[in-house]
Amino acid sequence: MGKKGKLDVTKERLLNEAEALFAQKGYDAVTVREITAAAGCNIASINYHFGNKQNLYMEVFRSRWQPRVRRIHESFINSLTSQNSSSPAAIVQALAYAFLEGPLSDEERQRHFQLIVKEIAKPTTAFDLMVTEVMRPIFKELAVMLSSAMPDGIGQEDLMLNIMSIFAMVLHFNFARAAITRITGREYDSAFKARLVDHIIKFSLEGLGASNKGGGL
Amino acid sequence: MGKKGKLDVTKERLLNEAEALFAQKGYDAVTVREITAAAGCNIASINYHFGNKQNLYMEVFRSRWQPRVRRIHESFINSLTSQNSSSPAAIVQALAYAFLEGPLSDEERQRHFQLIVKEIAKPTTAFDLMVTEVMRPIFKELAVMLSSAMPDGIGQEDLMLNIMSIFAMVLHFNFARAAITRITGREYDSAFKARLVDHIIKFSLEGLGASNKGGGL
DNA sequence: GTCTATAGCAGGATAGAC
DNA sequence: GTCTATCCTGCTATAGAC
Repeated sequence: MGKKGKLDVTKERLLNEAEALFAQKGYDAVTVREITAAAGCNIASINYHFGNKQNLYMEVFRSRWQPRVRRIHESFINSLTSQNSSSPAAIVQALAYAFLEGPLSDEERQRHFQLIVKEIAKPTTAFDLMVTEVMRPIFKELAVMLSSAMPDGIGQEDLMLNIMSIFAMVLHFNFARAAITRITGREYDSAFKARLVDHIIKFSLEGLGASNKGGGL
Repeated sequence: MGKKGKLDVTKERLLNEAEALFAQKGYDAVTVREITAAAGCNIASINYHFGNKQNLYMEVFRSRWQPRVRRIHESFINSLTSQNSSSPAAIVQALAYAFLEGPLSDEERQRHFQLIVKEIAKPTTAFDLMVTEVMRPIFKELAVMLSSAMPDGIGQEDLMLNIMSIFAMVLHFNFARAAITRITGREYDSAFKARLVDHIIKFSLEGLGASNKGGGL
């Protein structure tokens, strides 16, 4: 809206820096002074361009976060149609890949999930947008995809819990990086990330895969 | 330390209210004014009893959070020895039960996990305590317990990833309550909680359990 | 559209009476 | 040990010059 010229670069820089800082430290912990300093412009600019800090935060979700979800979703659909299978294995594989490797740079992905986790932990107005525009539709879609391939008697709710569990792992392995690094002692590099994708696929399809072995004490 | 008399009730009340508020809203969002008002005492009392707000936060972890971890762990060990099995099924069952039903009241559990999640999302000095005193030892213990019952060739790291995935679900189903309620439309009552325990056990042991079915598109 | 300067307020921490 | 009153800092938001 309005004229899009050279004049909007400040606005764009503000959105970029704001997103990085909000993702990193959370809404309350970030000050407008910090954001404007990072963007190399003046304190008043946030008020001029967005009205106030709250609106800037929402605009980060609309102009940065939401388009990124669409890119992830497209990547998921593409990688699924390029395989010629709608087996659970194929679906989980495409899903884990889209979310953990997919179209996002590592930095983008980290931001993306930090924003999600912070909204889940302490919902604000952006939470509504997250649930109605993203989670609910994607979970519904996955339920439809999976239901035909699941054991026959499975209910909608069981299906939904399965989907949420996969999502839980994807989310966890993205947001608990610090803890995971501290516990495993491994760097969060691309080799480890590839390993995580494999693990999520394997665990989602067969869990511990030891149900037939374990013995009595 | 020091004299334990009627005089420490204020201190205890401060710790209780501080924990509830920190868990709910996070460290930054809570003000000492809020805490002292909830505890029904004066603003200066936090400074008097704990020195400053930071120390109060750490003391919440030491005097409330850490003992609660011990109770959960004891409950886990007890329920495991009362079954006469160290099969993965028994271990996962005892684990899911200890964390989702176990010795904690629903309110306590919610607080407990909110504190964990907030530390994982934005580590402070309490994060060290969490990793070294709790996560690392429990994960190690679980790795030892499980390794004998797992498929023979499994490496330490695979084992650790499996354990972290179970932990991821337990954590997720505790902290994402708002999102889960919004998506499933179900109240987070004890019936639903029991269902979640069953689900976590089932999913941990066999994943989607559909690896043999799904067909080509 | 961008800046400086400042109003107006809320935060943590402290001094000192009781 | 608890209180009131207050200091000082740092925040958002705004007014007004350029």
